[in-house]
Amino acid sequence: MTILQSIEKYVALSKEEAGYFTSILETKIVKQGELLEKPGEITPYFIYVKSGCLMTYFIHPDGSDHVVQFATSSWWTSDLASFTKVTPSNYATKALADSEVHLIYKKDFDELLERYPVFEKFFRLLFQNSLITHQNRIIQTVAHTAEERYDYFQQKYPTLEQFVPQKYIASYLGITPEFLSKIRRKKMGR
Amino acid sequence: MTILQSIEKYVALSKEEAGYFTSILETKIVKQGELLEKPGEITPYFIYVKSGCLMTYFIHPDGSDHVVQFATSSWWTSDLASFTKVTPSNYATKALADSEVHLIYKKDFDELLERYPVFEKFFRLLFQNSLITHQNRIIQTVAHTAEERYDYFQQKYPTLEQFVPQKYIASYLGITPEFLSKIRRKKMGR
DNA sequence: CGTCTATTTGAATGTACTCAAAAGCGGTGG
DNA sequence: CCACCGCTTTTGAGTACATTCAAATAGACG
Repeated sequence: MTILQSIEKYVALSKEEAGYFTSILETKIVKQGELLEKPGEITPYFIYVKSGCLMTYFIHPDGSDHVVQFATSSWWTSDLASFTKVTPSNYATKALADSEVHLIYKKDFDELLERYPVFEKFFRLLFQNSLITHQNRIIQTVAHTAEERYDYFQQKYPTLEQFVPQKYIASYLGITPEFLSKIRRKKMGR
Repeated sequence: MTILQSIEKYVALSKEEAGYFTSILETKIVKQGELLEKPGEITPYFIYVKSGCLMTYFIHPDGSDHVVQFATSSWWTSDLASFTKVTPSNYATKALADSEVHLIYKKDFDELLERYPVFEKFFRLLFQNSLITHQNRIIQTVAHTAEERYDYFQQKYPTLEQFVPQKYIASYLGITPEFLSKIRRKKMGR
């Protein structure tokens, strides 16, 4: 699916809008392991994943890291705080597989929304939906045990386990890799 | 602060836009303990808190409840999932104090955004900022101990402890009221 | 094939929960 | 104005869930 198709699932674009949007897109290939955002640096772009898989994670001062989200084909991701407020990022974004992404730089993003309000609507919907997902995730985290959270993760993102090393799934779930391993062993016996 | 002022911090409104917006607002007084959203029902409106304090919480099938967010003066709240997708809500919203709120019904919300794109921009910004807050909260939850989370809560929302019974703060932090009590006792000794 | 990293396993430990009971606190009615 | 009721908060003991640390095993990649 192209990025235009993924947008047109939410809003209709005229030829001109689509053309302008395409003109500001930057396309980039990132190799597995490469970083698209680095902690301490300002995140200058918003990221759309065309293929492959990215993860955005927080690096705790104590050295541990904590996955905020994974992003596979047709997902958007970014350190929104850094992008929005133009402040140094607390997060890193890393390619978990060779990936193709589109980047929209903040300057272009701002101008796009200024010129073509249809993109205000698109991003309003994108953020609104994302907010719903985040609210669910918060509840998931506080209301369920690690094992329940893992079950939920598996059924919600069945394709993600192929890409993502277990230790990052553990990090996403808020547990240690050792404990996830023990949960998995226990589940095998069923 | 009026609701118009809180909007105009983000976008400029013409007389016409402001007038139309005001015309679709419903104002309501809710008494302490009253519910503005009930689980199982569709949430028909988006809520702006003018004064007082609300909380939105999730009711687990096992009977426990889990606070998603508090909302005091000039905050927006709602079960976005139910509002957006017109599905039965998994959440309840309750007044923690006598409060004055504005309600925007979904039908009016949709028409407002259709007519005056400036509100697309406003809500895009509102959701974008809220998303940043939610991302932080997720990281807070997985990367810190209960005690650290409580410290952070206190410094981030210093005024909220007046309104909110401890058991709800515990719920917000994802811990039991007993354990929060123990954390507080420990902190006293310092 | 060897090296590096990820995963598994186990034992000891710590953080947070459950359950039960006592203490505090606010509102209501006598 | 005080006594009582219901609800919140505190306290303690026992327990469960999840972590840490250390070591073994398995996988991935050059």
